[in-house]
Amino acid sequence: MAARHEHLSKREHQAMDIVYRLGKATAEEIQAEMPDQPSYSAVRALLGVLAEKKLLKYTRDSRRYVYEPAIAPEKAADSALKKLLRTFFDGSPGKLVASLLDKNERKLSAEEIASIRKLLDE
Amino acid sequence: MAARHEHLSKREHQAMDIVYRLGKATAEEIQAEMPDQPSYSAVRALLGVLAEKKLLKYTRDSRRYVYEPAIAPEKAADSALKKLLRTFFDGSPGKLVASLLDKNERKLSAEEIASIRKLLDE
DNA sequence: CCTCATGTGCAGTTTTTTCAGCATTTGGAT
DNA sequence: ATCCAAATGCTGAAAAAACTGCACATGAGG
Repeated sequence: MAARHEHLSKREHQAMDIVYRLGKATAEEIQAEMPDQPSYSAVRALLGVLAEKKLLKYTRDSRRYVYEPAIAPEKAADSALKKLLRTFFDGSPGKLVASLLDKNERKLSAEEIASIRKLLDE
Repeated sequence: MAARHEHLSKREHQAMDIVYRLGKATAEEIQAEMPDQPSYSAVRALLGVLAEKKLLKYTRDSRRYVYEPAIAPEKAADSALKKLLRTFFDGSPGKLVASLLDKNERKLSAEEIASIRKLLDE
């Protein structure tokens, strides 16, 4: 069981979000995505800490490191989803979906709606 | 406009989550909900900062303060939802719902499913 | 093989966060 | 009206986070 509720600092959280979003990334790419872009060194230091905490793993691509999440994205996503559910939706998936549909009504493509319907049928 | 992307510290984030979850709460209740429960003083200091940042508002209930989110829960929820969507689901509400249904299959009541269906119809 | 741009390792500093203790105020009970 | 428990306001200090700069290593290209 990996870090249960390992509490990430602000920057650590940002970095993890970026890596999850990109799938994998170099320090340079991560820096580029960060708000209030800190120095390259700062980013590398941050990544070092995260690697030490076993939240990121890295491989060398010739000369540089490429970082990836050490925890499967699905798992992380599920965990984040649960937290959101608890915090804002009283633990009710229904309420969450309602909010999702409500706020994104116009943006939801017919396809998406269809696929959700299909999922409901199962 | 209210705090745009006001970056919260670890503790601040915890406190806000708790207040959103409870709707409103006293310092004591918040302290009780916190992981690695800090001292009462620490919690009050934290709440003071959050109030100053206009993220929490408070009213007196006789002798003590009761804190509430200064930003409507729906708004905060929507914002958090969007972030989650971007980070883990490629921005696709469909994928999110899929994950939700997948992981919570057993927990979704017939009622909830029905209400979601209804929402889809609109 | 040499050089040069690019990335890494480290060590120290500054800033932010987190915390605790105490004097003071407040509201309710006797 | 007075007393007491409970809550607040404040101040200062410890701990954690965030950042920077530079010396060194490394791989690509000439």
